[in-house]
Amino acid sequence: MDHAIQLPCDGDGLCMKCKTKPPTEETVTCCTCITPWHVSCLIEPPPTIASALVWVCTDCSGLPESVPLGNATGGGDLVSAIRAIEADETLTEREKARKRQELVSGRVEEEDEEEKKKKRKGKERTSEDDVSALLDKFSCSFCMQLPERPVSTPCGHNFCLACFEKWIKQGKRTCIKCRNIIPAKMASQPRINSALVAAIRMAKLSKSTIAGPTEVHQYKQNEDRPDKAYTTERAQKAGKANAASGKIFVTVPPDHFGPIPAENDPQRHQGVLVGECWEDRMECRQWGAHLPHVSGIAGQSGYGAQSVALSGGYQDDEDHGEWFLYTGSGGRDLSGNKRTNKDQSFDQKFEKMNEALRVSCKKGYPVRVVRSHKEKRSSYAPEKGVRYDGVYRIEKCWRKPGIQGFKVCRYLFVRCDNEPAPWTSDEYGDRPRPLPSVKELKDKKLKDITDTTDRKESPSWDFDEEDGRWKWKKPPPLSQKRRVETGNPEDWKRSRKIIRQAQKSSVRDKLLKEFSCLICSQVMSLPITTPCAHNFCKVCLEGAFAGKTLVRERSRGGRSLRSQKNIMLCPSCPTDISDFLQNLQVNRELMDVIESLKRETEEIAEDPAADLSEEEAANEIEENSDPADETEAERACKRKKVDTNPEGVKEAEGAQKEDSPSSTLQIQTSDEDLY
DNA sequence: AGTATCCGCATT
DNA sequence: AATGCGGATACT
Repeated sequence: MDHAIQLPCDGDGLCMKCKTKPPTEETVTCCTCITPWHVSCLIEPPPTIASALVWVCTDCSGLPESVPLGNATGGGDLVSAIRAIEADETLTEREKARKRQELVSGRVEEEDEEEKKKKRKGKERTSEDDVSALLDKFSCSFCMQLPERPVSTPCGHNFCLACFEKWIKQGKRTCIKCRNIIPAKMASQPRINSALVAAIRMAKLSKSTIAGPTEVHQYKQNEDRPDKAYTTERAQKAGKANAASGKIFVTVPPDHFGPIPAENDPQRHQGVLVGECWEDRMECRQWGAHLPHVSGIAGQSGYGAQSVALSGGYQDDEDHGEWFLYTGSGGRDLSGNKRTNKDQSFDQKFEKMNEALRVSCKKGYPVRVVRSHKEKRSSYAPEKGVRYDGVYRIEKCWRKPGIQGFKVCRYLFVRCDNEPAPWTSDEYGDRPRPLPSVKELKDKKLKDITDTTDRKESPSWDFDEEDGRWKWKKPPPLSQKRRVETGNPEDWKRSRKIIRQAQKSSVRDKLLKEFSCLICSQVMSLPITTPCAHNFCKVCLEGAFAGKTLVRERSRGGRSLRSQKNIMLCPSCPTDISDFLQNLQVNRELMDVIESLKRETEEIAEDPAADLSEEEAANEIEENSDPADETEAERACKRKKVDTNPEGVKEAEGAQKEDSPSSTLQIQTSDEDLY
């Protein structure tokens, strides 16, 4: 069984079978696909040097049996088989494309499996399937990951820019997927397909949605509250100063650590983004970045602190943007009816909120940071309102006498967010940085520093070198807040379902928006990606050049001159695409995505649970409750394993686990700002 | 423009 | 019951 598997050399020239790099004299190149193969790893190496020159690899000669073939000489039959498909009038464009793909990739079983899957499931298809199918379809043939900075060949296949460039650099001029010639222009100047960039970004987003059950927290009586902070009758005197909180828009529990992800933002499906601004603390609270509307620290002693606000309330604070020194709370006399008091009259201790911060320090939890315009001494504070600046870790904390003479708790915060800070023009977020030198820890007055706490254990939130991003290295602390039951569990289920639908339809809307034809502005049908990376419907593009021929006959004075090539410019840019127009290839991967998204949108539109007719919705939930979904996800998972080439299982599984392609090198080294 | 005062709300 | 890096207002 195993001996039958034949593998060529990979992009680096390494034989994928023996994993060594064979010398040139030990390689033989397929005369059809120009792929190099390691001679000693071939079951049937070419017997003579002469035969090596016309040798055809197993991929090109060993075509699937279902394909009608003449004699077994390979390349020529491939062409005739493709012609046979093109000539078959019973097939639609889409089926033809699929057949062609099957033919050249030799993945007939896989496609059959997909067909069966469709038949088996029929109307049971769920959006999750579509989204994971999307991820499968999009993977770059070189690195098996979602393409980073995707480029599309005129034959309609999509790859990472870096992978594609590597391939070209090796002198390859054929598409790895279909062996079509890559035009010189595409080879020398590949263009990013921006529609795909958006699609992939959204696909990643959806993937994180399906990756695991999202913790959805419903606030008590939240739905009864208005969208804005409001004043109760009793509190109307001081307006917003005494306002009650409006609706909480995010579904993270109040003791959620770290960034607020898109899954918990049913309204916008984008989560809380770094740099987001709010009018005041009440509005900031509604988006979950920092819940307490007066207190500067959100946390629980013995559990940890989730967020802090920098708003100039303590003169000992010291802000350097990427790091800052924060002062604990307390030490002030708030007796009487005071809420704040600038004057310190006793020492702060590591208790209550100060202790919560110390727990986050010891555990290395990510702490969300908001800066308020009230902080006047910092250059990093916003001019107006309150701004979310991302997550920081507390690397160290201690106590020392504050400016007012009494002891204060001190915390060293260092930024560790995957998004760049609002004040930088950096394209990327933080990298681990050495601890800043803190003056008060270096001074000779070190005796003033007491109760120093460093982190002993490895931090829960840390930088993953492989992934090139910060993530939970240990599971985040389990929420201690009980989910609030809304009385009727069906209500809760239903609202959860509605939230999930809203999330999905927002993904779809955005995707469809990205996929509109540049000519008709409608969602593309039979999408074509030009070599200059613009996307059109096949019909629109053909229509734009209707009646124009590639060459123009010229005649003067009765004698005919040499015919001249007609220049045909891309409808969106001044690139001559006349050669490309002669053989338009639909970007099938793109088409499949559009098709599945359209289908989902229609399903949602027909879904009786989408409109709130109560009984229908309740019934719908009965039929399609969570356990069913999970089973389906498991099935999808199993299918994936079956589909994968046994040799590639290990790699593919590794790739599936990560939520982003580990192609940091491409990201880091490119100068172009494409995202 | 800065600040003292006051009090409602959310959370511990 | 106690605490708290809000916010409008009236005043310097």
